[in-house]
Amino acid sequence: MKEGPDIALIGSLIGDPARANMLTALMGGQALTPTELAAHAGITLQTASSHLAKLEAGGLLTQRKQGRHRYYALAEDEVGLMLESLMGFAASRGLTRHRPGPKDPALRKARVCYNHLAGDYGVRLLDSLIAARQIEVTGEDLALTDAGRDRIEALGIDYPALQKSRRPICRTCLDWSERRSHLAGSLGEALLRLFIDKGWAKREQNSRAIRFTDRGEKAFLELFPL
Amino acid sequence: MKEGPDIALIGSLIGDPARANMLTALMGGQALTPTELAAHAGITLQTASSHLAKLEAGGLLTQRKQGRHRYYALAEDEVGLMLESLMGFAASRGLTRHRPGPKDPALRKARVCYNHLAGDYGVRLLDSLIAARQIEVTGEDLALTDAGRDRIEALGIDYPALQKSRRPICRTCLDWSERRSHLAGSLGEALLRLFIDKGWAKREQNSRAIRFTDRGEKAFLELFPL
DNA sequence: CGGATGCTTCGACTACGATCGAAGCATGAA
DNA sequence: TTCATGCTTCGATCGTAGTCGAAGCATCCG
Repeated sequence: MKEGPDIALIGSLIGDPARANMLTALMGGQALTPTELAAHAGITLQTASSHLAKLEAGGLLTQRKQGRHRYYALAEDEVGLMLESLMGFAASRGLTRHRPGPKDPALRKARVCYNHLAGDYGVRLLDSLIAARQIEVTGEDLALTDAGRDRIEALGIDYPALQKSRRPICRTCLDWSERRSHLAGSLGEALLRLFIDKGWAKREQNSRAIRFTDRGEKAFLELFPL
Repeated sequence: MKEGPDIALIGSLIGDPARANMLTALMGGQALTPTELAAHAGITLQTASSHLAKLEAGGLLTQRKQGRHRYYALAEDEVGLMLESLMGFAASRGLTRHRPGPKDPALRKARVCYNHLAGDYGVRLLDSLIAARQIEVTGEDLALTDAGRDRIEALGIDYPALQKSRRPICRTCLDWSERRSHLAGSLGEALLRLFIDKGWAKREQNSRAIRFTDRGEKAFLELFPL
């Protein structure tokens, strides 16, 4: 009857509080088991299982069996982008579930957005790469320049491997705290993994916050000046 | 309990089919009355009234009383951006409510996105302005250059008036058909109005499609080359 | 002042979906 | 094999939210 895509289905999937909690938890980027997700949402395992089946059918999640565990994760980058967009609007309406606590500043400084770095540091990363002409901007699209390729290979990132994947290498993602873009895509993912592998930064348990070590923070700020 | 903004409330507002239909209708950019919106959603006036109250309370809509009519419209640009993001994902999942009909190509070519031009022509507009260095890109942010200001004033747009509004003048909006950015913000709105005022383009009734006249199409393509 | 139109509020009905206990499957460990 | 763990399926219950008819306000017109 009406034109355009069916947003009601997606909306209703996100609209249930239990499911929204699970999706928020998965924005942390790690794949989680039904048991863990049930705890996040505050429901029993049976209920969680039913929700997860719906989210998977709706294309928001994928699952991977591993032994007797089942790991659920966001299906694609685009799901993360969409959720951040919703969060941005909800935050602008002042619709936060918790009173801003001590963790809030840490979240604004650096957090994980599905699989890449977000927050103040995430925005700085992209801005710095653009300023150094290692990433080029055309409208919404980002492209790695030749200089950019040399740069990330020097950092120890396997560029051919990035190219192989079907996903875009560079991609913008709107930040709900900064209201600016940060770097997503397979490069964004690879860079975050690099920071963690080098011991510069750590994920906090049960939170999206990323904590930089003193050494890591210094190295990051030097490598990506404004 | 959980960190981050509350997306469930927003999701549940969008999640009801009747409300989703009304929001989709309002993406056409025109303010509509409860009676019209009820027709779009296929429900009675009483039900529509209740839905509209909820959408307004949730910050998605604003209303303006005018005589004995009440006009509802999307509350801010950001609502439109968020909805387009949802539509983009829904479309990528193949979740379209209608089988792609004859109107579909027209929608992809040029349509209104809340209050600005979207589709192929919308993307071309932004690309052309960027190529002519009349708009500058930094990350997600767009800025009008001096050359750009001269250009739009030459077109007959009142630049000081744009400046006065609190909204950003330039802004990107992700296009669900093109998967690229087009120009939103008060300038995007002013340009669409300009095209319509000049008689170059017309909104189609009960649709988001924009139909360019032959003369208007020629003028548009000349003014904004790739 | 009626009378008509546009919309909201109230109340009652209904249906759908979230929830959980219990039982059923699968996988891995002993 | 037997037991334990992790998860799904089934079935029943319960709330809540969408729906509409009827009545109540507000605004405009003649």
